[in-house]
Amino acid sequence: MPELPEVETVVKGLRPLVEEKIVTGVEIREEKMIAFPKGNISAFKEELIGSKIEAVNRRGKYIIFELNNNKNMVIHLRMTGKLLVKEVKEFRDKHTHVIFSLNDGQEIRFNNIRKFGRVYLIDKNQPEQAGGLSKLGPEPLSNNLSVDDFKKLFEGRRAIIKSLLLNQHFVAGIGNIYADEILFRSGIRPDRTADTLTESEKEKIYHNMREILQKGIIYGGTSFSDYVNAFGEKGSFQEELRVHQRQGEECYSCGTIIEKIKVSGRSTYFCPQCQK
DNA sequence: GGCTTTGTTTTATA
DNA sequence: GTATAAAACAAAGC
Repeated sequence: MPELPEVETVVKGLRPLVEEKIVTGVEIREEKMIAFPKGNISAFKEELIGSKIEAVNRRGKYIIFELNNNKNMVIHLRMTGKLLVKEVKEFRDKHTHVIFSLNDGQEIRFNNIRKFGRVYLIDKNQPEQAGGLSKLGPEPLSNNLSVDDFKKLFEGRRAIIKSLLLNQHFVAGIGNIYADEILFRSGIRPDRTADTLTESEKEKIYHNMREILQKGIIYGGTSFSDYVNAFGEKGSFQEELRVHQRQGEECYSCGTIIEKIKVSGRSTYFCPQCQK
């Protein structure tokens, strides 16, 4: 599932392929995937066609195409979304639901097995038009987020720590896989509440969060089922996972059997020996 | 055909 | 207003 490292990898792959290109056509096969402007497909197409893609960036799990007409096209991949750049003549599979043609004979294909992904075409100065984009917490890898800044985020918080890490208003970009891995490497049970964490434990979360997300990017993301980058290539961070999806197997650190539980309705994997 | 999956949004409650 | 948790929602694959 695309989380921060996967989305970052997609963005890095897209940049050299689409920056400075002009959108020459838009084909929408699933109108429900156009979330803004809602119910106005012709406006969406009109505003997009003819625009130039000046930059591609990431915020949390959102991909932002900066256009030269004072608009941003924002895409969220949700669970199964892929953004692929292909030659027009290449085979299109049946899960390709939105297609953006470019002036160099290539096209950006928004491929989405479960159709959960969303596209927003918004005014540059009105990020609130793109769902939760304007309400995101800080970027976990930002140079501006110091360990003290991170510890301050916990003030007044008493939620279950895994839920907090998944809460995009708390910190942006972490999903189910990396949340489990961050807590394992920090030695913290995922069902602890935030108000029981010591200063040293919060610092561990901060450092492990940055280290693991950074490493996830270096590995090109985690490909469990169907995540691929803009070139259709899989990542390899799944080989580095210590607990996620390892229920019933031995912990690499202590040999205890990894458990699977539900935390806030989400599948959660942890080592009952290493995580306290 | 019910269950599982995850990220986000909505709703209810304190 | 804020924090939280639970529920709802999306749709496909098994």
